[in-house]
Amino acid sequence: MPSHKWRKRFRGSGSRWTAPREAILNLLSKTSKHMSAKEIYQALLRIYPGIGLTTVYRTLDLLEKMGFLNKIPLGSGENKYELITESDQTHHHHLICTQCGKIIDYTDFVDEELELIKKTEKSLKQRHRFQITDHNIEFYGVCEQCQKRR
Amino acid sequence: MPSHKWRKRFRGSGSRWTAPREAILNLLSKTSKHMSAKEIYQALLRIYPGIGLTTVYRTLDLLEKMGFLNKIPLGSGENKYELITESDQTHHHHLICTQCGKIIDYTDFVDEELELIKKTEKSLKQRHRFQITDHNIEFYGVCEQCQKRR
DNA sequence: ATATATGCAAAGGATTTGCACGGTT
DNA sequence: AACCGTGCAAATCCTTTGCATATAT
Repeated sequence: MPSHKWRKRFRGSGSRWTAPREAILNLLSKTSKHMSAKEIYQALLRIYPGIGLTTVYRTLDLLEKMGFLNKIPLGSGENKYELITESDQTHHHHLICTQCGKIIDYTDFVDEELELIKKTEKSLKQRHRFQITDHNIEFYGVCEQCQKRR
Repeated sequence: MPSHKWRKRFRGSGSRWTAPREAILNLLSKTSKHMSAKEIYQALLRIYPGIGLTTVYRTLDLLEKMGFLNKIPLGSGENKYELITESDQTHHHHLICTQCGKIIDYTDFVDEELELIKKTEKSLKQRHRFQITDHNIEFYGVCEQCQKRR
């Protein structure tokens, strides 16, 4: 939670430890939700008046490049972001509601999934000569609340 | 290939069988590539001068809702589309190059994947009370050509 | 002191919408 | 005839860029 951890990783990276960056990291580490740039911006306005949406975008880009964040493209052209926590041995996949856009992480059964993924990555590398760097596994559906709303 | 198949599925759907729709379906069934709306529009201009980009978007939306197409969101805010062929027992997943945006379908090893997916869907439904409708499995990496370009 | 970050306003790119006209049923 | 589809232009939405100022190192 305290920002010392992040701060350290900024040292020597060429990038500077600034107030907006700290604010964004703190916010994301508190919410544990997936937020869009605009949502982050609006939430931040309360605790950090005067912050610019531009800064939010630039910070998110930076944090993604530094490996602190994952960017999740929704079909709508909007992106959501999630923090990669240090304890993120708990790799997870996504469950996305097509009605309200809510994203749920799940970690159940990922062991089985991960095993298969490793296998798949290896053979994709051989067959298609791709240098695999990452993967994205998502399930789409309608969440409980949206089901009730019908 | 011939459009009779599509045409049939339009009957009684409330939607009409028109020239632009036929052109788009024909194009997509020929290319077998994943194309963006703009790419489709530009390719179509040659054989169908006067077609509007708006129509392409609206047709793609319609075709997606009718279940003919899959929409694949790239991280960039751009979407690509792929036809779902009748013989699409050959369900496939994606291999996406992060350098050039190229998308490769693969069908190898999907049997194993599908088995796991079924299992996963079932338990996600139970645990999170999601009504699962679809999934998306993608691997990211650098394709052979882009590796050489470095 | 010097390079990097910030905020604003403007630009950009993809997609959507309003509206009058044209084509299918 | 009635309704749906089309094309154009304008509008939206999310994101990026240019530039002068402020800030971190």
